[in-house]
Formats: sequence, structure tokens, C-alpha cells
Amino acid sequence: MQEERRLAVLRAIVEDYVATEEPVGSKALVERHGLGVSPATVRNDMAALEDEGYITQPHTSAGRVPTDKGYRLFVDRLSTIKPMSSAEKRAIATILDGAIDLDDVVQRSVRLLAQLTRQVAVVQYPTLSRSTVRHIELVALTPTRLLVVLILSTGRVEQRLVDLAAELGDDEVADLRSVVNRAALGEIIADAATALRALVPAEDAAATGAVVDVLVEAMSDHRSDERIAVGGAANLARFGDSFDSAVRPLLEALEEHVVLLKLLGEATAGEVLTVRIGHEGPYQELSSTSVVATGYGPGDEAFARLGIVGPTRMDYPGSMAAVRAVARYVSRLLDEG
Amino acid sequence: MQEERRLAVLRAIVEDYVATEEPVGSKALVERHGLGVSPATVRNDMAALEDEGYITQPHTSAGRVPTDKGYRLFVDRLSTIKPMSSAEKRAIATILDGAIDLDDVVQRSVRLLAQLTRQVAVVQYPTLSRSTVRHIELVALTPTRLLVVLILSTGRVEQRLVDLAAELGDDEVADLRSVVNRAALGEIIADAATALRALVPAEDAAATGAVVDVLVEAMSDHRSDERIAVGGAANLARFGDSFDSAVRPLLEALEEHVVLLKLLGEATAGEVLTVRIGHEGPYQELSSTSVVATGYGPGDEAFARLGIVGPTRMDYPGSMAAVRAVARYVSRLLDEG
DNA sequence: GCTTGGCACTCAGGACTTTCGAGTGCCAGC
DNA sequence: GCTGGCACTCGAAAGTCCTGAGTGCCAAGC
Repeated sequence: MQEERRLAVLRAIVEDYVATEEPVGSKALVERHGLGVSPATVRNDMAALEDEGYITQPHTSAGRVPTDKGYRLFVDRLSTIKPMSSAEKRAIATILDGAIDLDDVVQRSVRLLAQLTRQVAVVQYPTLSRSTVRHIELVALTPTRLLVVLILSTGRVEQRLVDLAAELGDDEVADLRSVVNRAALGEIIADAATALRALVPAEDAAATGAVVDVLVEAMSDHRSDERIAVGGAANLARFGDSFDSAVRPLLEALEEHVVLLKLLGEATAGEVLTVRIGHEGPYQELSSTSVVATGYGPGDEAFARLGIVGPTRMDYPGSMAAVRAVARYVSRLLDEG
Repeated sequence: MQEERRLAVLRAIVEDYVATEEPVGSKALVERHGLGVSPATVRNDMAALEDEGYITQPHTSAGRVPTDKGYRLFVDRLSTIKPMSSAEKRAIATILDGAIDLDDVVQRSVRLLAQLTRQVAVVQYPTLSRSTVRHIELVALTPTRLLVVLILSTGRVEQRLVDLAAELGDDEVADLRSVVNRAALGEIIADAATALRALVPAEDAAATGAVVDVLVEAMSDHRSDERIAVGGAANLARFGDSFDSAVRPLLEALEEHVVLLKLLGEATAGEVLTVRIGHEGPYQELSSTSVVATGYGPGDEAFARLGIVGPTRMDYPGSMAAVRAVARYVSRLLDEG
């Protein structure tokens, strides 16, 4: 009974604090939310909540502020993800449907996410690692120079140039093309790489060997795994206070794509919304920022992740809804494409 | 005589102010720089410089601060571009030589420039407009689906998929390939586009028409003209004061690539270092930021621009040296590649 | 046993004042 | 034309006071 009210009080504190950015006191709380009790009662509840570590006072004689633990409880048990308004849904559809290729989808998503949440948005480009080989093309630019094109199921196209030791005729190119395609087509790239390597005895330094090397290299190229798009950095300007403690490290992190990748977390299958609050994250300097992220990708597989980064004091229900909605829409797009 | 000393005083004021970020007074000036005169004399000079609009007082009883006009004079007549130290030169060479492709060159340049100047760096990807066609490749993925690959002299590779109305045999593909290459090879893309269009009568909706359409579209695709890489946003954290007036608009500008392009200015042939100080730029909100930019590209042509954006109170000689050095090195790289 | 009104207490932040000193402009003398 | 001297100005820092929001606790009430 009281337990329930206490949680209601915590919820009210979080909501008020997120809205006003100021510590919230017992009186204001009773006024703004229709809790049917007196301020004194709320004070007792607050004292209890503070004992349990959900809220804290910046200083005596100030209101209360949620702790990371408080936000965690709020996210886990006290809030429901706000459904997007139909206008927002329409905006998502309109903007993303206009995309012309994979890169454009990613860039539009990041803008969209930043706009919807008014936070910094981060979208990882689809990784190679889960994708399958759709086609391998070999083009003889000159008799000793081959353009190798690798097309993956995510729509990514990788191309490499290979210089050959000896001249190669058109027929030989065609043969080679069908050989590598037979070995790799439809496989996820890790398997494709092994299959390709099996094609050629180690001592073979001729055309096949060279092409396979290049393909394997392209498949295991982790540069593209680390590609990331960032948007909405201007939203950092709204931080206002706590500039040094919060904005500076975040601004630095935004340039370190490795850091961002780690923040987004591991891609997991299925639709899981990850919320990392303050100190829960891997970086101490970012202990006053939270991350809301999820995986996306065609079908049930998560090829990559996207999400937002903002102050712990953020609108979690809204952010979670936006992240989920964008991820769903992008996934659907990839499914079709 | 006095004229000369006055300029020396202005130079000293700029240098001190850039170093300390604080208004500089007559006494400190005489102490730190070996001007052979008394503070009183310097005060007279300062009064004159103020009358002419080169410096100003934030308030009575504070030191002087250079105006935009003062910086302009400093840049034009009072400073020499600091040569880069050999360590810096080596750093530039090492970092840029490690690049594996065009995109990587751009990304490394932007990081490097940000690091060298400790400002926000901006590098425009080489534009299509001046580049020539190095090769066009057609690949039949299926009998009705063609991969069109356009390779340009800048190293940029554009690819498009074309779905055909009718099936196309290998021979026909080979024919088509040699036709389009004969028309476009070596031409700058504007001419190549016209030549290609001339190949095909307007009513032709068959393979040739479809392929030419796609090529022309790829050549006139202005998306890639607007591509830009930004780095060193974390350096904005050092602004410290004047957050709202300076950092916020800049942070917003960094997301608007159109704005950044306009800041970088027009690409001009030859090696010209452009310095835009404060209000001289096209955006009023950015009136307390300066831009140092220059063109780069293989040979004498400037394909694109790169530069840095920072507070008007910046180290111009150092920034100019870094921008020029990086542009030169990148140009040389493009020349070879 | 929870809730409530009452009350004394705390303390951050704003308003106001004072002090300090860097820096100025001007003038008379060299 | 340079210099030393001097009176003056005024922003920034430090100190002081005051107010009010908010608290914790207690005794009374439902």
C-alpha cells in the first residue's frame, strides 16, 4: 500500500526533475501530481526512498534528485514506452522512404533520431559479420589487372583492385568467377572466407590465390565494422550547466568511434532495448550520461545497433520509443531492399 | 617611425591576447615584449590604434582586445606563416601515407588537421566536377541486371545497378562497354556526360539508353559534391567562456554541411590560403569565429577545399601553416595515386 | 499504524556593499 | 616625441546579510 505510493512518488520525482531540471520538493510534488496525501507524508516517503538509495539531496534544504538507481527502477518498473504519435510515425516513414541507398538510410536515421529525441544520435553501419555473400564479380580492367567486386546481403558493395603476375584471358576470368561464386554464394562471410581459402593450395601464388586473398581480406575487413554515423551534437548545447563534467567528455567520445561502439553495446539477436544509465556504462567520465540503444537488421537478426546518448536526466520513455520505432522501420526497409 | 612601432604594438597585442585570452594592458605589453619604450608611450599608441578601429576596450579600465579589423591587419601584414617543425612534417607524412584509399585520406586529414591546430577541422571530399573518367565497367549480374561502375581520376568509384527491360547477351554487354568507354574515357565528367547523351537517340529505351541514363545521373550526382568530413569538435570544449554566443551556433553549423561548404568558400585554382575573420564570413551567428581554408587537389587544380574553423582569437600563423602543409601533402598524394 | 499539521532548523542563492588593483587619460617636464 | 606622475574609473573578488524553499521530527488525530 505505502509501497505503491512510494513508487508513485519516485515516478513523480523523476518526471518532474526531467521536466524542470531542478531538485523537486515535497510541496511542489503534491501540487503538480494528484497524489492524495499531504506534503508531510510525501516527505516520509522521500526519506525512505533516500535511505534505499533511489533519490538524493544535492544539499540540505534542497529538493530531491533521482540517483542512477532511481532512474533504473523508473525505467524497469515505473514507465511505459510512450507510443509515437501518428505524426511522428508518418515523419519516420517519409524521411526514411526517401533514402536512395544504404549509406543514405544510415545518415537519415541518425538525423531523424537526433531530431525526435533532441539528443545525440549514433547509428552503426551494418556490419559485415552477419551478412551473406550475394554475388562476387570479377572484371578484367586490363589483362593483368582485375577489379574484384563483393556484393553482400546488406546491400554493401566492397571493391578491390588486384594486380596479377601473369596475363589472364577472358575465359580464365569467367572460370575463376564461377569458381569463387560457387564456393561463397549465400554463405555468411566467415564461412565464405573459409570456403574460399580451401579452394587454393597454400603455395598457389597465381590468379586464384591473389583473388582469394583479396576477397578474404575484404570480408574480414574490420574497418567497416567500426563505421558509425553521429548526429545531433548541437543538442549538447542544451546541457547548459555541468558543461565540463558532462559535455566535454561526451564531445570527446563522439570522435572516438571505438568508444561509441562500446557504448552502443553488443548486437544481440531479437528486439532488445538496452538502457545504460550513468555509471552502469563502461566509461567513468561518462557517468552522467545514459545510452538508449537497440539492434536492427533484416529479419530477426541484428546486423548493427543504433541509439541515443544523453544526460542521465533524460526523457527515457520518449527516447526509448523513438529508438525502437526507428530501429523497427529501418529493419523493415532492409528486409525489403 | 612611430607608425612602425604602432604596428609592433598591434602585433604584440594580438599575440598576447591569443596566448592569454585576456585583455592586454600597456604595462604587461612592455614587459613581455622588448619594446624599447615606456608604458605611457604604448598607451598613446594604443589610443591611436583604437581610434583607427584596430583594437577596442571591453570596458574602461580594462586592457585592449583586437578587433576583426585588427586581426585582419595582423594576418595581412604583421605575421609570417610559421614553418612547420620537422617533427610535425614527419607526423603529417607518416599519418597520411598510411591511408589506404581516398576516403581514408580525407578522414585522416581531418583528424590530423584538428590535432595540429587544436581547432575544428573540415575537409571536403574531392568533388566530381573537375575529375575525369578513368574507366567505365559494366557487369552482367543476371541477364537483365547490370552493375555499372564508374571510376574517376580522383580515385572515386561510383556504382549503380540497372534493371533492363530485355535480356542482354555477353557480347552485347562487351559492345556496350567499349562504346561508352570510347565516348567518355579521359573526359572531364561534364563533357563525358554530354558525349554519352549524344550516343543515344532520345527515343531509345533499350539497354544503351538505360545505362547512359544511369551514368549521366552518377556524374551529375551532387550528393558527393557536398560530402564533408568534420573532426576535432572536442576542441570546442576549450572555448570555455562565451559558450552560448560562439559554441552553440558553431556546433549547429557543424551538422549543416551546406553551411560548412559555404564557410570553406569556393575552390579556386592555385594555392591560395583564405582567411575569413569574424564578421567577414557569410553568417552573422558565426561572427566570433574565423575560418582558415585552402584548396587542394592533384596538379594545379583545386578539386576541393579543406580548412579549420575556430574563434577569431586563434593562432593564425600556426593554423595557416598547418592548413597549407596538410593541403600540400594531400595534393601530392593525389598526384601520385 | 499510517497520516497530518506544526514548528524549529538549515543553508544555497540573490542582493548589496566594500575593497582592491589593473588600467586608463592627461599633463607637465625633459 | 617620449616619459614619469597622478587622479580617476570601474570590473572582479570577497564579505555580509537576508530570504525562502525545503527538511526532519514530534505529537496529535483518524
